[in-house]
Amino acid sequence: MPVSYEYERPALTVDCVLFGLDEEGLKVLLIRRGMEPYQGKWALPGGFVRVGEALRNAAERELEEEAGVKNVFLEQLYTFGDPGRDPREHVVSVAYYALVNLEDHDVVADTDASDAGWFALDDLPGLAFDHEEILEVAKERLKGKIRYQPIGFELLPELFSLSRLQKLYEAVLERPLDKRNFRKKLLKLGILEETDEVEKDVARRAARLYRFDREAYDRMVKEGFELQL
Amino acid sequence: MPVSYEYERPALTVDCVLFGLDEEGLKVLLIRRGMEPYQGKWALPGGFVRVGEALRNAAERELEEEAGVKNVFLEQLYTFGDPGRDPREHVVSVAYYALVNLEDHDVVADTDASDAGWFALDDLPGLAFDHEEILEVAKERLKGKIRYQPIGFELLPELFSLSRLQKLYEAVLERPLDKRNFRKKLLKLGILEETDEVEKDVARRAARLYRFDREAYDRMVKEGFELQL
DNA sequence: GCAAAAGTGTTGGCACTACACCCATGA
DNA sequence: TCATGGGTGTAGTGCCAACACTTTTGC
Repeated sequence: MPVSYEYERPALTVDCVLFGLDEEGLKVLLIRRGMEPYQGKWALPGGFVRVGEALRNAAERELEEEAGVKNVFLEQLYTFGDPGRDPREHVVSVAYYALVNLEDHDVVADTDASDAGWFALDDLPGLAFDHEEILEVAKERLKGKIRYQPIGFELLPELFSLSRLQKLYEAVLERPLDKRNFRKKLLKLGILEETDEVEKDVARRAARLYRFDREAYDRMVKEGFELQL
Repeated sequence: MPVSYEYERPALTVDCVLFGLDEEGLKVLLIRRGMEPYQGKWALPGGFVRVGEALRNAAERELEEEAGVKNVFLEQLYTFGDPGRDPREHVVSVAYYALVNLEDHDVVADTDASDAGWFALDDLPGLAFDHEEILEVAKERLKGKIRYQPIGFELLPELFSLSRLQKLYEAVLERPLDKRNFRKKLLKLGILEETDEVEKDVARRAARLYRFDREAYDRMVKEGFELQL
């Protein structure tokens, strides 16, 4: 591996796919670009990696600056580096995806609302750069991951009903699930804590609320237990 | 995302974890470093990404230059970017892993042998940079991937016995498997083609040889079939 | 009383695990 | 004839999918 201080380098950015869940379903946060290229188009939040900055930190920084979120589940997704993906020059982007629960956090409250927005996954505008591809990869990752790691809870408020959880799984997996089988399976895992709370202000029978039992999950992981959701 | 031509950039490299299989088991290819830092230490093959070069191409180029292999299974692994991982400066490395069948290819035949070598995974020298961490991630990926994609065949010669295949799975998964169950399961998948060939020059009953049926596999994938090895 | 979603069990089939012996071959 | 690995079947268990009705509540 020769030293190559003398050579030109590709630029390096991070881009973040931030997923959120509201009553309508799964959403992704997009930012409207204020400058060329793709001025006025929607794009994933992201920006340049600074020298001396860890990639994860760069992603966290961009999420905070552009989306106003902190301390969310964040994981590296894939690195996109085709020379033509940015018309200006060769820009390599390390993509991350993040999950946020939209009911407990005020996301994008401190940002100019006209510049950022939540979009349903099945009703997206055209995106800048190769961001549609990045989003597709993120959706696939989420689909695969949710089946063997309890990341879905990152998208839900602290207390949630089993129906809510099921709708989330159905949104991520893009297929319907059987209610009875879903409930049996999730309850048997032993990572849900039943509470005494029920839904409020609903015009029907109120559903019992549950809480994700992180300690039980950590214990299972430590004992080498393999989850299968 | 502001333009930042004026800012300094981290350097960008690719590193490749090249796995191979021989009679003794799973091996990884390492290169002895000829210069500082870590001069004389073993490291993963890799090098700088050129401006205008796709990441995958850079990985393929390094594999060819340093290991003498072409046209192998190659997949992006993860991107490592901690500022301290290279003592010289901030170097971000996109890691790939690759699989090669050591019996049908002459790997590293055209390279100075003293500078490259295959090492058993359980008997490794200390590695330069954070390459031990990269290798660990690669092993984990292989372990996860081999269970639902037939990548194991990339490591085997065209014709192989079921025992050989089983030993490969055991090496990757790092646990013993039951012979009868393994054979039943793999044969039932319908992606193995039985041949009339048998092993040669063995001092025991010769095993029947099989061939990976890529077409059958592609057909299954197209029909949305989900493999579980 | 009606609309709307909550909640609840059983069955049949399939897949997985565990397990031990005979066979074919070459030396 | 012996050593070596090749090759084979069954039984028990648990998991999964399929499937429909009653309950609660607010309006």
